[in-house]
Amino acid sequence: MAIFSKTCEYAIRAVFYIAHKSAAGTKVGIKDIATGIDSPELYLAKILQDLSRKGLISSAKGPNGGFYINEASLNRPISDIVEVVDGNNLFYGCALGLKQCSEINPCPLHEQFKAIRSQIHELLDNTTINGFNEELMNGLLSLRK
Amino acid sequence: MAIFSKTCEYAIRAVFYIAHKSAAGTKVGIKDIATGIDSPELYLAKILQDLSRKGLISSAKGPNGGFYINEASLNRPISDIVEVVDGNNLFYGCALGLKQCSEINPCPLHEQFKAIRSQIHELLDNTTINGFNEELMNGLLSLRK
DNA sequence: ATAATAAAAGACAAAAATATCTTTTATTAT
DNA sequence: ATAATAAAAGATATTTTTGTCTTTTATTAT
Repeated sequence: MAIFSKTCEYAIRAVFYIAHKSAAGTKVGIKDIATGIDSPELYLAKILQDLSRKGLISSAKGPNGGFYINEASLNRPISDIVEVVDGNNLFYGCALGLKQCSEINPCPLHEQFKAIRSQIHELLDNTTINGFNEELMNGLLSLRK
Repeated sequence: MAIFSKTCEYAIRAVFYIAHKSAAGTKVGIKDIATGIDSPELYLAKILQDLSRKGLISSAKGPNGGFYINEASLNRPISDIVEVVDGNNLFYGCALGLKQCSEINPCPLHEQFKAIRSQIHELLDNTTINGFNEELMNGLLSLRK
């Protein structure tokens, strides 16, 4: 098991890619993105449609169209992407999948995972979409392979 | 997305349940376990067959048979269950699903998740199967709902 | 207005995860 | 030996996730 669903992995990588291009002021087409992050084009299209509907990214149809991210969204945390795609189970769900698990009715791993979960949440909350851009800019980071 | 697959959630809960019974010296049948942890009986049977083949738990056929855990296995870490069922991706895999992600070729979240991953690994490595038994014994912990 | 471009939308397909059903094998008690 | 018990094994079914194909809508440039 991975931390994120495949859909979410694509989503984050795509948003990073779009953000990278948006920082340079250009819109970017789905083909370009799919190639840039090595994902299935038409599946990614669905994902981006969803992110677009939810207001995380923007898009424009027609010639010179494509996906882009405005200044405000660039400063949103990565946790927003995760929540939209994978929900908040990673942040709040019981590690053993118990619906009633809580402080009062804890599962055997409740205390231990409380710490882990809050750290993941904090990390994703404190990392903004453009937070990594400088490094990505310098070609020091990878979004493919 | 949850941290563990559903299969792994069932596996951990079942092993805890068996351990709890084994501490009292009794074998426990699949029906009992399935009821005890609220999981689909026949699916759980498959999972336990697997854990048994891998040597994490033991089983005996026939009357008075059932599943149990020996002393040695009781002291194994929970990470062993996770590795058997979900593999080691949670401990070593890239958060963004990139195969080539590494110290030399890091994904944008590499550094941040390195810390998280090692904490999860450490936690599961340092928690033994019977580590929680006392609390479970006192009915302070839940494996259902 | 028309043609070209590019995303949106809807339907469909394949693969993986989860769940169930049936038959077989091993063990125990009678 | 036989019947009863309980897990193992194999086959099948369902659901969810991932991926693809086709048609439609919006925008731009000519």
